[in-house]
Amino acid sequence: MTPRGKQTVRDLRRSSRSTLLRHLYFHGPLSRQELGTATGLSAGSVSNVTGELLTDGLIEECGSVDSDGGRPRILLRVTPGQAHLVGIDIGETQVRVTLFDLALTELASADQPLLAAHDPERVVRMIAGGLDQVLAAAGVPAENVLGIGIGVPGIVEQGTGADPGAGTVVHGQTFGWDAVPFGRMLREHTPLPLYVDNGAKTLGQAEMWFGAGRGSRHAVVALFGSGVGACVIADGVRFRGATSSAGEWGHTKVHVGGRPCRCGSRGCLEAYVGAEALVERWDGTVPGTSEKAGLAALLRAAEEGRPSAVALLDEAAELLGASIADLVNLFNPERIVIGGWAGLLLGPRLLPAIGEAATRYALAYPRSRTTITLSDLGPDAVTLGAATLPLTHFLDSGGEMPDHLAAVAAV
Amino acid sequence: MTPRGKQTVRDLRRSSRSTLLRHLYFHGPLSRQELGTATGLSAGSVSNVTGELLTDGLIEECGSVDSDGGRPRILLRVTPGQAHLVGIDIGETQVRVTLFDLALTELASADQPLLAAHDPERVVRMIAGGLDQVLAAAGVPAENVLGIGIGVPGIVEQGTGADPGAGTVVHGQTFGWDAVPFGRMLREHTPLPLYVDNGAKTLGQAEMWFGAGRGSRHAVVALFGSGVGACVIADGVRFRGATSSAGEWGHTKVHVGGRPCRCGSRGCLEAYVGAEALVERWDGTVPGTSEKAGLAALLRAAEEGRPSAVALLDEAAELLGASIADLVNLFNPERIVIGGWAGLLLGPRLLPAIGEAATRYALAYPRSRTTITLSDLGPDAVTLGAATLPLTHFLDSGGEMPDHLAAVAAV
DNA sequence: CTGCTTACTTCACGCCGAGATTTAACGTCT
DNA sequence: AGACGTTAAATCTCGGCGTGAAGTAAGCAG
Repeated sequence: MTPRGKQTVRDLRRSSRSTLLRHLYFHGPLSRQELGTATGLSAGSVSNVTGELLTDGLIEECGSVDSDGGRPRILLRVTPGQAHLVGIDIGETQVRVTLFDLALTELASADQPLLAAHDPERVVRMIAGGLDQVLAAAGVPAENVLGIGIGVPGIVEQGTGADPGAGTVVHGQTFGWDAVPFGRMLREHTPLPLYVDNGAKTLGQAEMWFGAGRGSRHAVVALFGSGVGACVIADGVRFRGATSSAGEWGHTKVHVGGRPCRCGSRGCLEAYVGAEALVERWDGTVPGTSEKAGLAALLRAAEEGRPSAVALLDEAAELLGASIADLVNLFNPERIVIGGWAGLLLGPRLLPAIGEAATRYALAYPRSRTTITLSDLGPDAVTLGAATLPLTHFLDSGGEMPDHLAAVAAV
Repeated sequence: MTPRGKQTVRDLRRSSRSTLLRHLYFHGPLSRQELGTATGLSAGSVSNVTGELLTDGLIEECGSVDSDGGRPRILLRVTPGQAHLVGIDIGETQVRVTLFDLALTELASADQPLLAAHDPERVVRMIAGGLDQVLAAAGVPAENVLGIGIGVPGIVEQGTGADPGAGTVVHGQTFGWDAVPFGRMLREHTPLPLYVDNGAKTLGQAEMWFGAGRGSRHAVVALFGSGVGACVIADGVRFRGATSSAGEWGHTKVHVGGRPCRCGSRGCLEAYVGAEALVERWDGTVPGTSEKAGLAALLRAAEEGRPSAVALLDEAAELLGASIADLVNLFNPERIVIGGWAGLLLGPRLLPAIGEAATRYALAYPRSRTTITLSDLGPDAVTLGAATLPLTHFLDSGGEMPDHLAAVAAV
């Protein structure tokens, strides 16, 4: 059980670099002094390692603060422009490519509409085009990009070996992608490191880093859109399961044998409370309008007191609450964050009822240790979350620059 | 996110000791040679570390094998009698205390019946008595015991600080224990390290180490008894959640708003397929018979073709399959093991139907990567699993002996 | 300019694992 | 029997690590 790899003495340095870099990244500019007490490293080691990071250009000095009567502390921070990251969101209606600096400030963005056809080859070409576009717009050379994070709809099977990103295979049951060798197709267009994950999971990552999940180590980010998904964070890292498909909440059952779902099964949560299902079930649907407009109309009708709309939303809150209770019982999180465009739209109205239903359906003790909140991130969070994938790798490795320069030159 | 503690160069040695000890423990007697290639450590380091472990008495030489033409390899193994472990099962009807050696061979056991009254103070006294009894029977001094693992019914809140075991609080909703300071009460009777967890979880541990879960890193052990529970293993370690209560599968919903459950909620899986619920729902129940006899009678009736019994078991299989599908979707395990006394009893008959229902209700891709099997462990597995708790700690620490000798002397 | 405080740097030390070298413990061949 | 080859294990050297103490830098107050 739990075999741990061998460690050499050099791994210690990598661990120290990672610790300091990470701390500096998340807790703003800090002096070496503070860094030492916060991370537990001795002052000597901090000096040593920060010196290394400084000569590598990964961190830089930025001002100083007085220290009553003594030598002022020099503040250090991660150099924002030292490296860059690309985040890509492949949604139902568009492909969005965004370039960030290390501080995850958006530098350039490129949107391309995705109509009915989701042909993988076409999507890959759009990504390659968008990539060139944002790099050119910001004047950033490709070898300065640490990696490309991509959020895709569907289940992602991670690759293995030296270039795991290139081995990625995507199973997008509702997107029309069946075992698409997405990583291999992308690798033909770019030599940059690839990090692919499900779009709901990258949104969850963004929520954990910058949104309502900030500060918790055990959380579930519930994404409530056209379909329903979830991203589970356990002990600070995303829970992946054996084949990275953990957290497929939308197709858990609320009524075994109940309403048919687009996944082919029956009684799924998504078949009751997914935006598509809600709009379809509401008899006020006007053909030809979009899903978002339909859901907004449903909400308006409920606020005007139309009984059918009120009943539908009440039922949705009850089912969501019960299903969130399942998440509480199974994952025992500190926090549950409700996000996704439908969640943001209906959340303010439904949240109290959801919380009460969760209390009725969950076990008392874990429920008492969980708070349920709404997301506070905008719709661009998928690209942001996608960009955290290469960033996480960068911080974990202690600021190692991928050696794709040769590969770039070779293309 | 993911702060990792500082590491000194001495932690490397602990890591190496742990790696070698662990490998030796699980992969039988091995020569230093094989140990080196298997763990990736250099021959020099293996020699060095095993030398240390040998002088500590944690491992010993045991025979040798020829190496055609050269110096024979000396086999090493963990010294079974160097230390001992205690596993305790607090069940609905009895308290069982078992003493094991390091190889988890049973040395002595003490059972004490637990009738209607589950008074915590009484249970603690029974544990203390049983402990003295097994130690005396095997002639093992208390300071030779690495720790006491205890499986209790209910949700376990782990303590923190220097003596986490003593801070354990148990919330046993169905057992009549409400926030019982179990660790503190036990600490008054013994100075030995305490490791408390839910009984279903310790059973799951046993299943992972020695049962049907062996060899998988991502698994769910579903316990099917009077109630229903689960133990989730992610990446080789038990998934605990924020407050150690993750995996409370029995109270997830199969029909939101359905049958009332003893937990106070409605529509829980346990209210449909728990042994208590099944026996109660079957109209053939004879008052005064035990739950086990009742379930056996239900099974017999179904095998004789009684329609009401057949229908009840068919429905149970359908619901279990659907709920297992939820586990597949949410946790994405490699394997699902069905255990517990009711699972062992009904399993052979229900397993095919459960598997088919799971296939109907789960997403295709994760379901295709999961196998569903029956447990192959006996009823004493809870104590065995409980004993793995201190053992895990021992192996993780690289074979560190707890310094409770002074404490033993002081009592 | 002198002391004083505080932040940072340098350096000796003990310890680590890797890898090369040496020693140990066997078979086999002459 | 004794030399030799072969393989396992022990020993040794080496570069590298973090610690903690000693030393240096940079401000302030008098």
